[in-house]
Formats: sequence, structure tokens, C-alpha cells
Amino acid sequence: MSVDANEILQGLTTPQRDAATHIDGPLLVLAGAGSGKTRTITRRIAYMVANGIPPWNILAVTFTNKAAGEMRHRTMELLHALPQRLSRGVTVATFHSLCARLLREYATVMGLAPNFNIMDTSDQLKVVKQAMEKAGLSPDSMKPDRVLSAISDAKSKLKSAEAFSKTATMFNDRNIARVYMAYEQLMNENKGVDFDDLLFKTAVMLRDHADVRKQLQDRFRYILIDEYQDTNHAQFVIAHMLAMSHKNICVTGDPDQSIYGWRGANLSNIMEFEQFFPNARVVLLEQNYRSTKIILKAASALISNNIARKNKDLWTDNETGPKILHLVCADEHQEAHELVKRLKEFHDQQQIGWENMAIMYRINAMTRVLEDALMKSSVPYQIIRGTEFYGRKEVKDVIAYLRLITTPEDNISLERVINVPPRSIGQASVARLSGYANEHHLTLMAACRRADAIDGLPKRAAEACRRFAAMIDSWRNRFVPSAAGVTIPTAPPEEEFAESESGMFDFSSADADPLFDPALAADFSAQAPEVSDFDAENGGGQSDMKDEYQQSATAPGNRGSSIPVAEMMETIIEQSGMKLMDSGSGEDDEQRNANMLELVNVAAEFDRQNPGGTLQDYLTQVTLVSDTDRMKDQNAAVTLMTLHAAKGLEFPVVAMVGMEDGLIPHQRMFGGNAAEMNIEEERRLAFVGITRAMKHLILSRAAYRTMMGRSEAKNPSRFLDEIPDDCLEVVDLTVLQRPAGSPGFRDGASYHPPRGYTSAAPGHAAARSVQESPASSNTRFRRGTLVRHAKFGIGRVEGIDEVGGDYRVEVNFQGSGRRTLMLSFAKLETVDG
DNA sequence: GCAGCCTTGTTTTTT
DNA sequence: ACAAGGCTGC
Repeated sequence: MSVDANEILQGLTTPQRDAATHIDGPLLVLAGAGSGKTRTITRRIAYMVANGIPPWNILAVTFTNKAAGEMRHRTMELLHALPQRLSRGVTVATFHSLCARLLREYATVMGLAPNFNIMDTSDQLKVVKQAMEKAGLSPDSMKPDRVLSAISDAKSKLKSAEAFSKTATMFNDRNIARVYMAYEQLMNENKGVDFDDLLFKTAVMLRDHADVRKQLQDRFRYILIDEYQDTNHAQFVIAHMLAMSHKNICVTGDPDQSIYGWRGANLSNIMEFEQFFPNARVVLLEQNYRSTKIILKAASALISNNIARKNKDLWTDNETGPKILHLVCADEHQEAHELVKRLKEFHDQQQIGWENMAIMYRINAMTRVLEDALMKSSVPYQIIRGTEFYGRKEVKDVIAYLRLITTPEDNISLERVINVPPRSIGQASVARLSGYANEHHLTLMAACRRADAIDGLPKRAAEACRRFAAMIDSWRNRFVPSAAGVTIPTAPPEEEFAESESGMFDFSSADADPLFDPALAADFSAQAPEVSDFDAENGGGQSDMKDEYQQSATAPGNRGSSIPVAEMMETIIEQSGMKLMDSGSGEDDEQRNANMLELVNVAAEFDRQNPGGTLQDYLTQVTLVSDTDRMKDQNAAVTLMTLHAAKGLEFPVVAMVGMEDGLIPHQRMFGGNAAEMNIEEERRLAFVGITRAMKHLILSRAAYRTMMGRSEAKNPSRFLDEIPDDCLEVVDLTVLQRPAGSPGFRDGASYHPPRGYTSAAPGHAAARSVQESPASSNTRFRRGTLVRHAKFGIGRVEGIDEVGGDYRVEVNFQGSGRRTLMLSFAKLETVDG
């Protein structure tokens, strides 16, 4: 062991050191919340490099870009301290970004176009709808998003459309199978790959292609996977395929923080790691450096109610700290108001900065009241929401244009922007176009180029289509250098896949169309206003940690592009008319222009950090990035987020609102077959929330909460009962008379609980939920009754109440989900059994 | 082809 | 209560 290696290990506890120095062979690090996991694994990587392992043989996989960024950063800092000057770094990637790169590299092995586009959820939904249409299924029979999640679920279990079809016996599954088949075909035609495909296809590639597997095993001789409790089956297979030859696999995680089961995460991957690798070393990190003794005690007590876990005894040397405040409020307005009041006290009296406080909740819908209260008290805040920015229409539109440039086969993107800004190409025209394309086996793009030849397409629309195509082609010629000259084909489709100099198939000319008119494209370029100079900084900013493919990974069609992406984007925004479109009036338009400008700025940042980065690289990155990754922590603002979004973060002050049965655990977890398992996941969610807190924790709940327009009595969360009493200080505001004029209650009137509400002893004021009145059940249909509907099929009654002589029945249908029906209209039959 | 109305649904969402 | 998406009328 070298001197440097010793220095690297400095300050680590014995278990942390055990983990950091175990290099060869399987290793499972069970890292409790706040146990210094990231610190341990970054030291481990540095230790490996210090001991002579080439960094490019090391692969670290995380789940979020944020986690990857942090790990990259912290590892880089350590490696910089090393005497070796390393030119190439460790590969730090998310599962999805790793797979995207591998699939581009080995595209031909999987029969993929290297210029495939990554389809996001909204693209997927469009494809599903088209697939359902193709399969002859109306959107009434099945909800598209349900079908999508079924497909996604299948893919995450490595079940192909064919395999799915073979095992589908139920009526519903057979329909899904048909859609799945059509969906896959459409994805292929569009040269699209969805999020699940990235994992699926990589796993299949590693499984079925020994040569590729061997190459990658040799490249990634040491593998580290973070948050292993959140891996799904596909990810499990990828990890195992990569590690099966050398078995140098280190996985870290915490079964108690597995909160993505609903997304296909398989807890048994981590629970049974030792069965898959019998000689695995297991290290427990149980010392917590984050929270007070009280907070930790509460968290431990709560989570000990779970059966499916690996026992850990979290402990800390930190101070005991104040008790957890359990705030019982009359309703959500009071809850928000009282909470903000207390946060203000922390800020004003204890000089705790706003950035050190977070409010967490189970569902996004709870933000509104909180926002109101924060705004009224002039407390700065920021909300973390998944797709706030990239989900915006105008942002997606710009991205769609870019995608169309790299991948003209992407009909989904084309349909998205062909009439943005309005070009008088309406739905009917697109349908015509689409029909023609199908008939002649063309892409929509190709159909646009020969729009004049399409019967029934209005002159105006045809002209607009032709101009649209010319516009895209001109951009493509300019922005994708190798496409120029190749794109003007006379070759029949069979010869589209010309072999390029790189030895890979060049798909850049796959959109070959005999009617492509270079003159028209050139003409368009000439007319278009020249874009002003864009001062993109080139050079600098390249980090050592950048791995080998990030520098070289370019689809064959994109090599050597030197135009910064930001500049392309500006061109597009101007020449497409999207900018003009917004020059009209109104604040909305201004906001949209600002968003597009922001997008350009973010792209400029990409250009700076990735000199030589291609448009393709940019698009790959941008689709795999969420807003959470852009969360600014320098803002002096209270952070609002869901409990899910909170994982991995910590704050001195944490408030969890809505601690009520029905919210945590969530209503949807009740009933159903896997209810018990789901309750455990909900408990883990609460555990994650509690363990985010360093010093102060507030748990609040409301006796009445307005949800979906109805005020409902709420029982305290069962999880509150699982927290030892001596950890809690209960403040019950429902039994206190508030002074007149106090905000939070209209007119300052004192609070009168509605009928049916009983206020019990302070601490656990139990609100009884309103009992189902006898009148609201029906002799034939009651909760739990299995029913059949002519259109929606089989379902189970989840609720029934009387409405003006009729009955309103809520039924959860197998295919199409929850529906509310009026008994007199819906022809419901009971199903026995 | 587009605007306003009405129906619909409303857990979480690393990618 | 409220937003988003689909549908109808201009």
C-alpha cells in the first residue's frame, strides 16, 4: 500500500475503511441514511487508482445525473491529489446514460440506427396511442397510460413483445400484447428508443452477444453501483453480465430507502446479493453523521416495523437535540400557516437560513396552500418539480426540431412541430401526409418533400409542407456536415445503409429520398436571415473525469460538427418563426421567449463543457436530464419537494406535511393484493423523509383536508403511532381557541369541528372518518363487488353513494382503471366468484 | 384551422 | 378546486 493510499483513507471509520479497501471480489455496502456513503465510495475509487488500477477500468453507476455529477466531482478532487496525472478518467454514469452510449457504440449489433432518438414519456404516450389505433383498440377500452406502464413494466423485466404475447392469456393482456407489438414497430420506424429500451436493449445485448460482453467486461473491470436497492431486473442483468467474469462488483444501498418499487425496482436484488455472490463481503455503515439522537431514534423505531429489511442499528454521536414537533391542525390552511410561522421563527430567532429548510409532502397537489402561505409571509421558496422546464411546450418544440435534424425518420417530432408556428398544416393535412407516407413506405419527412404529389392535400398546405421540409434539410446540411452531399440520393432504399469509413453503417442517409431538392434547401438557406455571431467559448472546461466515450461518442452521421449547439438552436428559433410567433402580445409570449432563451443558454453551457460535442450528444444528454438536476442550492429559499425527490438530500430543518392516513400511507396502498408490501414502501418513504432532517423535524397533519374539492376528515398517519412518544412534542391547535382575526381561519372564527368529528386527548386527536351511510350501499352493488361493463370489462366496485335517487358507482376496471359511473346509465352486471 | 367550452381525472416519476 | 385534453362550433 502506498503512502498516498494511506492518506486517502484518512478520517474514515473502521467499517468505512473496510469498504474502501475491499477491491477485488464482490462487496455489498449496506449504508444507512447519513452514514457517509458517498464519502466512502469516492475514497474507495481513489484508493483503487492509487493502488494502480487504471481509472478507465472503473465504472461507477448511479441513478440520477445529480448523483453522478457529485460523485464525478468528488472523485476528481481526490484523484487530482494523486501524483499520477491521469488523462482519462473513471466512467461515472447513470444507468441510462451508460446504456445510451453503449447502444450508440454497438448500434449495429442490436440492429439499431446509431442516430436513434431517445423518446421521453410524452413521446411514448403518443406512440402508444398510435399503436392502439393500429391494433384497432379505441382509447375507451384501455387507458393509453396504463398500457404504456404495462409495456414499461414488461421491458423492465426483459420481456419482449413476442415473449409478452406468448404468455398473455387474459383478454386484457392479449390486447396489451397487440399494442406492445405495434408500439415496437412504430418505435423502430421512428428510430426511437424509449427509456426502458436503453436498459432492455443493453441487457439483451450483453446477454446474447458474447463478444460484446467480453469487450465490456474487459473494459469495465471494476464496477460500482450506487442505490442498488432501486435497481430493476434489467439493471440487475446489466450489472451481472458486466461483472460475471471478474466479479469485481461493489454495490451500495439501503433496503430501508427503497421507494421506487412502483417503478419496477426489485428489492430482492440487494436483499439477495449474497446469494448471487456467495463469497461477497458485506459491510454495514451504521453510524449516522447527519441527525440528532432523537430524530434517529424516531426513524429507527418507525422502520423497525418493516418485515422486508436487513436489520441495521443506526446510531450517532451527535447531540440529543430537540423533540420532534408534531403539529395537529384543523385544516390544510392552518397547517400551512402555522408551519410557515415556525419556519419564520427559526429564521428570525435562530438565524437559520432559508436554504437550510425543506418542506416535504407525499403528493404534488399539496403545494398550493403551502405556496400561498409562504407568499403571504414573504418567505422565499423554490419548488422542485420533475419536468417543470423541459416539459414546457416551447422547449419541447425546439428540441423536436433538433431531433428532426439528426433523425429525419422521427415522425413523432415531425408531427409535433410541422405546424409550430402555425403554417396552416392542420390535422387533416397531417393525416393526408401520413396516409401517403404509409402507402409509399416513406417517412413523413419524405412525404413532405413531395407534398405536391399528394392527392387531396390543399395547395396551401402542400406548399407549406414542402417549405418545411426544405427548411429542415437546409439545417441538416449545415449542422450535420457528413449529411451534406450524402443526403442527395438517387439510390433506392435498399442501398440506404451505405457503409461509412468508420466501418459502421451510416444511417445518416437513411432518409434518402429521390425527390429531395438540394436547390430548394439551398434556396431556403439563402433567404433565411443570417444568425449573428455567437460567442461560444471553446476549449477549457474539459474535465479529467470525462470518460473516453463522452469525447469520442459520435454517431457516424455527426462527426466533426463544429457549430455550437446553442447557435443551431438560435437559428432554428429564428428561422422557424417560433420567435416571431411570440412577438405578438401578452405575458405568456414573453415567458415563452424567455424559456427558449434559457434553453439556448443551457445549450451554450453544454457547448462550453463539451467542446466538439455533437448535436446528437446534446440531445442524448438533454433527454436524460431532469429539472431536479438543475436544482440550485445557492438560493436562499425554502425548498419544497415530494418525499421521493428528497432522497439523498439533507437539511437542518425539515417539515413533513400531511401526516395522515390516506396520504402517508397513501390511499391507493389500501386494499389490493400487494397491500402489505406497499405499506412497507410507504413506511420507507416516511423513513426517508425523517432521515433528511439534521436538527429540527416538524411533522404536521390536518384533521380536515380538502382534497378534490371535498373536505374530508383525516385520521393521523399510522406511522405517527410508531414513533416513540418521548420523541414527540405535540401541539394540537384544534383544541386551542385562536385569537380573533388570526389568519388561517376565515373571519377569525374559532374552529368548530364538523359533525362526526371527535376531538380526543391532545396528541392523538382522532378524527373519525365519516362512516358510509347505510343508504349509500345498494343491495346488488357494494364496495368489493365484482362487476362487468359492456365496454370497460371486468372491474371491482370501490365506492358507491346515492346521488339524487341514483347511485354513483366508482369502479376500478382491469383495463381502463377507475371510472365513475351512474348506475342507471351504466349497464353493470355483477360477476360471481 | 383555431378558440373557447366541457369533460375528465387527480401518487410517487431518478431516466 | 382545478388543470389539461378532447370536442364542437365558428
